[in-house]
Amino acid sequence: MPKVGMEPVRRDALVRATITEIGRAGTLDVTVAQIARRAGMSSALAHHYFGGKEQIFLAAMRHILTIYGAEVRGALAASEGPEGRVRAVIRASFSEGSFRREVVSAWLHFYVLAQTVPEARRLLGIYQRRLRSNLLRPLRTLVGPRAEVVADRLGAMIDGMYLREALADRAPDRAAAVRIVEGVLKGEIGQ
Amino acid sequence: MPKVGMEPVRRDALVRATITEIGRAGTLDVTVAQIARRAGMSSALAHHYFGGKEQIFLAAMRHILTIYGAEVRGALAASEGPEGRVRAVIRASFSEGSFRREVVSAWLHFYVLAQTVPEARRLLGIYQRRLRSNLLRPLRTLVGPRAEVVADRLGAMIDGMYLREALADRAPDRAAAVRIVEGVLKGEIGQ
DNA sequence: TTTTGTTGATTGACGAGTCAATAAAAAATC
DNA sequence: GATTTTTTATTGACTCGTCAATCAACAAAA
Repeated sequence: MPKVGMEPVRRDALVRATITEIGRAGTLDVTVAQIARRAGMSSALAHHYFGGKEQIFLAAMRHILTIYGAEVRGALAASEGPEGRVRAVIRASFSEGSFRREVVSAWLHFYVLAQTVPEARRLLGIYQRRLRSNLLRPLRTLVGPRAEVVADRLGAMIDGMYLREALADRAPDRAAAVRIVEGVLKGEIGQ
Repeated sequence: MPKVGMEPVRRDALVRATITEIGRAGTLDVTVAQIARRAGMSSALAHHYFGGKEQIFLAAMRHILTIYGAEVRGALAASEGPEGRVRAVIRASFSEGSFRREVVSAWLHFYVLAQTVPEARRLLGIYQRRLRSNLLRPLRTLVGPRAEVVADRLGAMIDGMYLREALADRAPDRAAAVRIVEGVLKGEIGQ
């Protein structure tokens, strides 16, 4: 019973299914058929809409980065003062939408994807630069010339927390993660 | 021209070739044939000695963990005082043997492997616990009850530096990495 | 003659991508 | 308003390539 205007619905379903399946399987070796089945359609349709497996992966990656970006923007808008801005970025990084088992798993796999697929690398590069500058701006007024080093430190810590979470058996602990990273910030801005 | 006593030689060559190939290809999707060719033998022989692809990967992982462990032990033995111990662990983590492009790439892929292969997860778990206790012991005398948090912080930072390195285009900068992490330590032990 | 080393050829499975065919909505034509 | 035509949605079946794993066979040392 073909209804018109299915394209965006299907694309969206496939993107979500991709993230779920990567998280569930713990591999990039999920088949297009698996993803399509979870999204409730045939693999042929998945190919029809996306052209190929790689493009499905890239779309899923863009989706995750978009959500993360939106959360950061939202948190920044609701924040005040330089310290508030930095804390906003940190908290957004461990927010409900991004710091979830499957999403963390997908992140890990996107890092792997970025090793071989230029577009994936580009996307990840954009994310890293944005994170960096989001931290850098408020940090400059907080710690002056040391801003660069501190931004690197905080950035690496956030990435590290994600990596550790990818291997943990328990569910992600947002509060603990924020506490750990904010502790470093406190140390850097002198109490 | 079969010579006797080849087994250890072949196994070693395969392990090295595995790390090289994973780093070169940027994927766990390296074929047994590729690895075997780089190690100078047929794929059949690789299967003969290791039994299967997964076991080759695990052997490569054990090799990397062994080297890392040895470097940490060596650095610890040559260190003095609690602060010296912590710095020794940090420096060993970014030492020449471990903080190299292909090895970093292999680490990333082992994290992925650990998502699905129990033995890989076990090995990575051992590494994480060892790193933690290596940091914890000297930290207890340095920062007392805060040792746990600080150890988590340093551990996450080290992992994070690795993750970032996996995506960098330039060659790993050991000195810079050490500087970044040691900065946190300084902050924690109060100058 | 038994053990150890070694490989080319083969098998069997699996999976990405293609294609032809079907069906229903929408648009165009009368 | 009733047609034909075109566009959009959808899939089952198929092709083609790849790759892990096996095996039979050969070679040299013990």
